[in-house]
Order: sequence, then C-alpha cells, then structure tokens
Amino acid sequence: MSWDPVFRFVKRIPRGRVLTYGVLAEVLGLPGGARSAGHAMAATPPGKGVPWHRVVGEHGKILIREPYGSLQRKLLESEGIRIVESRVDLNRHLWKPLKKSRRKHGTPKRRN
DNA sequence: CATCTGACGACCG
DNA sequence: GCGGTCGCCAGAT
Repeated sequence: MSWDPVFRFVKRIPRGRVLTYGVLAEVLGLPGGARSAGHAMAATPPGKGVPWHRVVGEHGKILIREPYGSLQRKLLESEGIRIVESRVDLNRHLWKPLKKSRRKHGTPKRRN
C-alpha cells in the first residue's frame, strides 16, 4: 500500500488546523478506516514537510506514545493550538476538507 | 505462512 | 467520562 496520497493530503492541512484519523480515512476512502490512517502517519518519512502532528484521534486526543506525544503537543502549540489534557479543541481547530462546503444552518462563523 | 503489534474507533457496561 | 472488547489492516517477526 502506498501512502503517498495520504501524505499529499496531509500536506494541505493549513497551519493551526487539525484533522482526525477517522476523517482522514473517510475523505481518502482508505480501506480499513482510521487505523489505516494511523499506519500512514506512522510511516511518514521525516524531512518531507508532512505535518503529521496535525492529525489527532477522535475528540482531538493525542494518541501517540512517548516520546512523540510530547513532540506532537509541542509542535501543535507552536502553531497556536491550545492543548488541554492531551486534547485539541476540535470545535475550534478541526479542518473541514470542504467536500460540499456544507454549512449547517446556524453554524457559527468559521474562518476558512 | 502464522502471529503479533499498533499514531483507530465503535460499542458496551 | 472511563476502561475493556472487538473488528479492521498493513508491517514486522
């Protein structure tokens, strides 16, 4: 399995925004779902400009074990993302890879 | 080829 | 909200 498409997509995640493994898997139609996305991230080649740290688990939780967990947190915070209890506030930083620019009726202003 | 492992997530209690 | 189980899949052993 080539994770190339995944890496390419991850590169598009804007600074200060994050995505979940689940969303990533769904958008790219990865067989096996979220876990596959996890495998992809685990295989991100260093020094390729792939912002792997912008991918977190459901509920914005950082799932990686040490020492990478700390690194991810540090990188996210350096982008202005606030981490509380190993979690990112998805309600504020989740990036929606516009599929149909679905704007729910009454959705608060969201920068994009 | 058989098993194990893990950067997931849905379910259930 | 938390911990345990289960299904899923690619790589490693």
